[in-house]
Amino acid sequence: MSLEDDLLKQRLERTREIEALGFQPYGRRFDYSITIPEILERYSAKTGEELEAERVPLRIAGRIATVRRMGKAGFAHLLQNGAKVQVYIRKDAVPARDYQLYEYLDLGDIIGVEGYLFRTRTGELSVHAEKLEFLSKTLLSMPEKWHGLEDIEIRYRQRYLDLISSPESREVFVKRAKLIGSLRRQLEARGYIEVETPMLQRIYGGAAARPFVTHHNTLDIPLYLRIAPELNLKRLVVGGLERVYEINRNFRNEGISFKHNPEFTMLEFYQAYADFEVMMDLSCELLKQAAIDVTGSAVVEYQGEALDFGNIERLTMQQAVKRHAPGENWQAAGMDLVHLFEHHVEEKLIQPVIIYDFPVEISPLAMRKPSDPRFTDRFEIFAYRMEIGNAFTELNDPQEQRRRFDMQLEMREKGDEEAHQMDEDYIRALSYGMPPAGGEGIGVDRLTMLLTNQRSIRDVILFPQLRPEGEIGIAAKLRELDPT
RNA sequence: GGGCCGGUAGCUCAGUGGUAGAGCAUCUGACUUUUAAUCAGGUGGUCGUAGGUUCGAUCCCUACCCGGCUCACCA
Repeated sequence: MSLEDDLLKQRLERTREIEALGFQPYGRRFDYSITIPEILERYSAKTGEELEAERVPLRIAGRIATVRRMGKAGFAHLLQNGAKVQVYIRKDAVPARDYQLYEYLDLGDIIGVEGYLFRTRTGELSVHAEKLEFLSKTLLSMPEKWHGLEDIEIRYRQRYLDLISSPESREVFVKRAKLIGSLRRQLEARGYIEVETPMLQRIYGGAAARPFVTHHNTLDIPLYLRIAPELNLKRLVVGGLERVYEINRNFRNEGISFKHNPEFTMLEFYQAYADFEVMMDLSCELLKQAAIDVTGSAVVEYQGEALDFGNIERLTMQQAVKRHAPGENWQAAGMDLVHLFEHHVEEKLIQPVIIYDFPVEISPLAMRKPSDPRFTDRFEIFAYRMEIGNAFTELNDPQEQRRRFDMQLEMREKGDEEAHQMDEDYIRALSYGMPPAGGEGIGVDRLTMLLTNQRSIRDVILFPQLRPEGEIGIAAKLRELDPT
């Protein structure tokens, strides 16, 4: 028998022993009086004498992170919401049954403790236990306490272990939630309303990408997972929802890399009667405030660089080529300019920067520049070589939109799988008249990377897409050890 | 998909063409304020998988699987 099987067997056995003591091996409800982070917040400054005088009673719950047993007394650290507090259990201070329970505990078990606060001889704020409650059993071993979980693959596949053993990882996802909260708050404050549009679409559009295909049984039709919500959001602008936004998943059936996950979170927002310059100003405000809300500063440390989200420069694509690709023909247009930009400029864009005036060839949904029809009123935001935002003055002329779709269809016939499909329903919507509007998309995962100093998009997505892991086998082991 | 690096005990990692190692965890014993608790003793391994070379392979070779980085594609 392997060690792991042996441990599993031991712990199942121990579960029964705990039950025999009169505890429920899997408890139900435990009303704690304070959380562990709150304990640290409120009592860290108190001296041992003050605590002794007050004798603060409390009930806490958490997962056992460490145990130190010394015969007739011992210590444990309880972990709750990323914070730990020490518990002191002595044989003559708790019921005999509870002390026996303490001796049965394994690292990773979840318990409740009733007691009072004190400081140990070495000064550590601790809970002097008077009563223990058993709440949940771990059957498998926790990651090693000193090094934590180092195996990147396990961190992604079993994120719960990562969250338990790595406070830094937990913090990334707390910050991600703060970022999304910040974006919502800022948009709401400007009169935007949040909407949800279909993920399952008959025609995919709003971006250049290959889709995932699925099938609806009752309707017996193929459906695509959306590659962008863009066209639906603009239908809503036609309908008079003048300021709308959506924060949700897009799906693109393409490569996976440190900055690409097949499903990713996009913020898209549309504002009627605005144009791309209004969106530029808005972007700068949103990004600056988001950086402050998440990190406390508009200047953010990323991979050794200080990225300043409070001061975003604006360059046309041609100006960017002129600056970063000297010797190249910066006055180029069309695909030539795009290639110059992609091959020479993008890699040099470290500081957050707005690049505007994109060639019409790659901008089928953006309005042309009145002064130069080779270009569109479109910009993208770059930071640390990554595109994090994309915005433009929305094309609202149905005739022109039809021509753009026709242009995309030609590209598709020449083999461009990512060229836009014809979306007649969208053209019909535009034919009812869409107010002029500015629209923008911001990649929430990438922005999270930048604001949390993470190198890989997998580190800011709780369950990144991985290849299947193969046989796990725990069900068979449990089946074999099931006494019933 | 191409290139490079990695996969050894539950975890973190050493290591060698000739009987597979450490620390933590686990088990037994001692210990009523410890701090990676300590001390003594024990258990635990298809060395990623499958072939090949060899008297002998965890080690060398080939293919494959999984992961990371990178290039291509993309946001």
